Amino acid sequence: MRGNLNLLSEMKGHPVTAHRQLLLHLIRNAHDHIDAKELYRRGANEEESISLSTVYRNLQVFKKLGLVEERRLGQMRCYYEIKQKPEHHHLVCQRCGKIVDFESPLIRKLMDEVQHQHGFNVTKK
Amino acid sequence: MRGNLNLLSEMKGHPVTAHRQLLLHLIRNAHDHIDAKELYRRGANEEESISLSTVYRNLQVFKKLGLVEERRLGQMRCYYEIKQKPEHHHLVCQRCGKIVDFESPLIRKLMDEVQHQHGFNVTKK
DNA sequence: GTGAGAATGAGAGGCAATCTCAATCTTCTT
DNA sequence: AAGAAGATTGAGATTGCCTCTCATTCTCAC
Repeated sequence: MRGNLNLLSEMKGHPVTAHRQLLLHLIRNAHDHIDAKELYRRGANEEESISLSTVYRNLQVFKKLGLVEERRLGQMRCYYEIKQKPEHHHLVCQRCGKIVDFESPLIRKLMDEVQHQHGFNVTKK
Repeated sequence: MRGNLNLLSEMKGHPVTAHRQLLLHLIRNAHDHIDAKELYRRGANEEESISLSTVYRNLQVFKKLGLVEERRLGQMRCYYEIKQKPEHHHLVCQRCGKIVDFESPLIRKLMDEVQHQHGFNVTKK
């Protein structure tokens, strides 16, 4: 069972459907990043069938609720991961597509610097 | 006239066609970044007509030859700019799409750090 | 349980970018 | 300067990722 007691409060008023539970379960149990197509593939393996529209729609909802982080890695595709504490970034191999996480205090420093100098509020990348 | 005497050597064996001259001229005279569609639009205003295929194909060629830099800014689209000396990066406004260039020695520092720690050769972003 | 309002599936649609292939152009060789 | 080999081009089809539409189904406050 993948019932999640906190989910109702996390969904902040949005109905808690079986599909949403399944999707969030799949994202949480994907240890690395996962894209929409793969999520759809894995969802189709479960008892409930699921449509690609539902996958995309709910990724947007999760994103808006701050449950999930969207990353545009590689060429076109977006990858999704659970929003977790440690701020980190990604290295993407141009040849094999391998994705490696990394973190560095320099990122924070750079963001602060840039925000001050240009009046932007940096939210991505 | 936009004839460029160096172009032949810059093209390193690839035929120098009127379209390539036109495209490179347009990119060089676009002061900021420019995307394929806009390049196509501007190309259509010149004496020669030009197809979207040609724009995309030649952007790939220019990129490979190191004449032009490809940047994925904003959501989907790629933007192109002449490869020029000062290394810089971009801020993209999520609301209005405005693009601001910036530079910082911290970027270099970060790249060095990351390359050392993970054995990657950082080429983008 | 009922009803208002939200989510879902299937397929159409949108958009950036790539591919196909016959016709045309560049450049190298005489 | 002409010919030939090989690359480029245009137009439209195609792919890939993602969003939209709308009739049907589900969720949850009452």
